[in-house]
Amino acid sequence: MNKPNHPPPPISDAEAQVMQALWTRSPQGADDIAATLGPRQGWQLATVKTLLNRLLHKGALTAERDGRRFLYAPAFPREAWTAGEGLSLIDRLFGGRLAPLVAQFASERKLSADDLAALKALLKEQDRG
Amino acid sequence: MNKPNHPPPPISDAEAQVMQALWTRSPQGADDIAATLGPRQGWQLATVKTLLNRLLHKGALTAERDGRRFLYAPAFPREAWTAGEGLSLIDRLFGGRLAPLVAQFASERKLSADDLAALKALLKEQDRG
DNA sequence: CGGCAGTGTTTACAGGCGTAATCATTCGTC
DNA sequence: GACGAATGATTACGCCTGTAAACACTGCCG
Repeated sequence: MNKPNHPPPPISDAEAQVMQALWTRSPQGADDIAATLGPRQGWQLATVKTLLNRLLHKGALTAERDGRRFLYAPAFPREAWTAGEGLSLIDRLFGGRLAPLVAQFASERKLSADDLAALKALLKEQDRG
Repeated sequence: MNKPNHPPPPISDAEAQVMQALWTRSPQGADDIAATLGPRQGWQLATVKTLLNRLLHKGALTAERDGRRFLYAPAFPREAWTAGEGLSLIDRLFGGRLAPLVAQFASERKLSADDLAALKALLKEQDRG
């Protein structure tokens, strides 16, 4: 039997910032995260604590005691979340078809060199499959 | 000078359902929309009326009097909205790069012929640029 | 011309979210 | 062993959202 693998719970925008910080580096304590996000988002330490607690209650984080504080870490990988969000948006906005999103991206943005290379690689692989 | 072309205002999920109904066919009266969405979403006519009003106040709809009622129509095309939502998600989740989104989509779903064609067209166009 | 049916407008209310202050607990230190 | 600093937990509060009922207006019908 594998991990029960709950689908990621819904994560609000502010909460997602905290998750991103933890996906970038984990585990971290509340003050570490506040040090990262505080300046960027204009958040007080208190705000970060609240978000951490909400995420804990949703089961989005795990916490491990480290002396008098906790070290937090994501309870699921970033990909599990981005996949869910991405697919759900593609379903809601484009009826589950990827092509229209690609077309819209193309008409509004320029592909970066990295992006372009990655896409070429993907297509090549897809052709082989 | 072209249309001032405000960016589409933020539209909530429930409101988006109403917009979709109007993008599919417009103009429509409140009861028409309720007839469409009511069964599908389990909404009362009153709920649809509230959403219509909120959308009106946001400037997302235009209303034209028709006898004693109003006929509603979207104030901007569907593409203006989907583009904004799609790009913002690509930014928030994938740092503005398209390739990771495509990769995740491909790993969870199968790329359709349409999708492949759109991607190839995109690559071809970028190469020319 | 008065009331009813159909519409729009206003008000309601619970739950989630962003933001944070305050309370409570727990170590380490004197 | 008591006190203070660090840190988690609780409480707060206004705005947005989903959902809808109550109210108001306006024509048509008898």
